[in-house]
Amino acid sequence: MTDLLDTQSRVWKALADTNRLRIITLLQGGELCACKLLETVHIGQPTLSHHMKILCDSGLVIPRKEGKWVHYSLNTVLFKQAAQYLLACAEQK
Amino acid sequence: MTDLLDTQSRVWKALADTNRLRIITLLQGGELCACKLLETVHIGQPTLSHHMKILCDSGLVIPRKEGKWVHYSLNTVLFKQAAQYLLACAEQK
DNA sequence: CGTTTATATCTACATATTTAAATATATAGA
DNA sequence: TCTATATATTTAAATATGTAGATATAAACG
Repeated sequence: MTDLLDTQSRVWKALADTNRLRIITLLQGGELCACKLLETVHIGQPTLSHHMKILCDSGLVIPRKEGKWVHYSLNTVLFKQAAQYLLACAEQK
Repeated sequence: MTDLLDTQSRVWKALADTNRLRIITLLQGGELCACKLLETVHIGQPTLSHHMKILCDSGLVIPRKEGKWVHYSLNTVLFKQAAQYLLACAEQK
């Protein structure tokens, strides 16, 4: 019941941090591995790992493990769904 | 510089709470005063006031004072802008 | 197997957020 | 002006979140 709202708010929470917004911007260029993100976003490795978990748990980012590396990419389907919700709010009478 | 990201994350933060999502859902039906919101969302008056401040500060909700009452409505322009950002993410190559 | 490299988890701490109780402000009406 | 009503602010407490350091896991390679 409240689970639906919780799931939804997990998505907004994932977006509600400037470091994660930076990460999302980087991923807009396409799939990247954590080590590449680490080079650009100036945070520690455990902190990055923590943020990536939040992004993946929300569903906005999808991890793909390949050997030692984890490659991350944006879940465009969920981004579109979230956009649809906002557009529905914008159609308020 | 970071101000832009902060402004953006203020919008996502405003959405990242289940009580505020309930309030937004109520406002999708049109403008409502705080007392009407209080009847439906089961939180205390000071808590509602606090949430309304966060929503208004983010720009997602617009207050209109009329005598004793404050009427709140959704800022459809900002909702559309936010949706546009998400759609841009969904167009990742 | 031991070592290196990439990523995750655990722990602790600082800061932010949510909430409620008490109080303040502001407007309308008697 | 006094009172009732609608909303805001202040304060304090509980909980959540962001961060860094230490450690763990897991894969690749000598």
